[in-house]
Amino acid sequence: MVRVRFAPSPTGYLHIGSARTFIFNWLFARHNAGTMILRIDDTDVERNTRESLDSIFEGLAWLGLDWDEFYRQSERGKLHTSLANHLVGRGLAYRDFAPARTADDGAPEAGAAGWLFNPEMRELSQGESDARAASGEPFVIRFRVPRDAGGVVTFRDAVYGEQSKSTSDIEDFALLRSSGVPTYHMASCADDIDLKITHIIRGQDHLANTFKHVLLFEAAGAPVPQFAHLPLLIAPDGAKLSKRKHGPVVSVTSYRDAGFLPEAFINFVALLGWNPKDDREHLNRDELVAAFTLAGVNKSNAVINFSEQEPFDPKAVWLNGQHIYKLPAAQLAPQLAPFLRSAGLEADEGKVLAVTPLIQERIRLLRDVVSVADFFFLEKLAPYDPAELIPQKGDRAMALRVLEKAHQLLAAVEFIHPAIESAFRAAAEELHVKAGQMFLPVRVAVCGRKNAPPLFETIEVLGREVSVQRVGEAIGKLQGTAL
RNA sequence: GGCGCUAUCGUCUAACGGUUAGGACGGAGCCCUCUCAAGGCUUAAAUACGGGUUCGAUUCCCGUUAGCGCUACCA
Repeated sequence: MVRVRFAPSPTGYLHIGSARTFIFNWLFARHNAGTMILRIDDTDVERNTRESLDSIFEGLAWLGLDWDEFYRQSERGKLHTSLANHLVGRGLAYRDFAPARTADDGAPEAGAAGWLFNPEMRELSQGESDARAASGEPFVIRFRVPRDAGGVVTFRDAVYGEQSKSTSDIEDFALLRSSGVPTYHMASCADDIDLKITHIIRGQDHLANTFKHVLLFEAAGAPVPQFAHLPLLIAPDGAKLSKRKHGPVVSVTSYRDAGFLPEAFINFVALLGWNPKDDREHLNRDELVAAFTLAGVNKSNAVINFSEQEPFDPKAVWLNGQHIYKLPAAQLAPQLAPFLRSAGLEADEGKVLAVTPLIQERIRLLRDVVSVADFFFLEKLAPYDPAELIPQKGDRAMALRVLEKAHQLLAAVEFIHPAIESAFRAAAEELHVKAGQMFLPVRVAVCGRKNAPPLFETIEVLGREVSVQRVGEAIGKLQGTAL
């Protein structure tokens, strides 16, 4: 039975890299009919925030990804400390009474002599250790890394293969802080053991920590889970993604706010560091679940390609356009409406549904609906230059002739788009203008711009009254200007 | 500094010793077309460098270089 967990620490917003880790775990769990666990790793009380927790829930809710079990590490402290104390009791960990050594206050450089552990503390007699603890002297509990000559820790990573590291390169890491609060390593392993996690799928930044974890699992007498480390997501400059440096692209909510479809986002992110081994790029959620295996995960970091001009990876945007295009209009329309409304447009449900098929293949982000379809919802068209009404190789007189003819037709014709179109094509012939010369002035009159959805469907949706009125206004504009 | 990991078009990636090094996004061009899209076709664009091993290396080994990660009483 597969049991996997996503274990974010609530310090910040839901990062795209974290979201990807969740997605990979989730896909793996669902593919294997296993259990997905969400565990909040909040042992570092000082850095946790409520907002951050909320943003994790918010992001996952948007993605529509679920989990089967939920835990909060801070509520499981007893489990962690008791395992730490158990290890002390068995001589596998020890109390260290030395003052904290941090990088800035003179800790020995990693690799330098005396870096791995403080022999004085490591070899303290049981009696003295107990006495000093009893006297209230503060201490941290450190793992006693085996120091046999030639000792090596090994494990097999599902992505990176056989891994090994000499124990002489592993320090006696802390398990419990002097405050008694467990460290990440302790809490994480104790929980992984207790929750019977079978596969640990996480960022590659934990690869080097894994040797410590293997040691801890073994010391606790627990089976060592399978590991799969994921290549990291990085910025175009090669740096890791940070909100301060790279802006909103790193936050999941900004994808939502720009109008990505959750399924498209998942599709895009799944393809970063994983591929289905065939040429498919567009995969829906079920297809991803069916195709996902750890064997398809690759080893090198993936760049999310964005810039000031293009705030989102062009491939993500393209993929989103594909997902939008494939979505039934009835499902898309309700997702479009909020973007229209927040732009101050009155987005009547029925009208949005009627407009949707006309713009579906013209938008790549949901928010594009505003710039593409605003004129459907505007009472009064935004002002445009009357010169726009003049067709190619035509002049003001031609525009006027065309518009006047259109004005008559629109008032009389049967108001369905094939009928409108054939009437217009016949009129073009009658007026001795090309179809394009006939259509352009009308398009501008009705949409207020040269680039728009197909003319006749647009007119049909707009309705007779509005269309006639707008063409009339265009005639007025043209007459009122000398061009 | 020490330890670990990685290295194919600009970007995401395929090719588990033998391919004209494939696909996708983006770029360029053409076609389709009432504009814009969408779609179709064509095209430019990559194996970091140097040594091995091999009849034959993108692929295996070593070194160099570069990037990333870990090296806390952060996670």
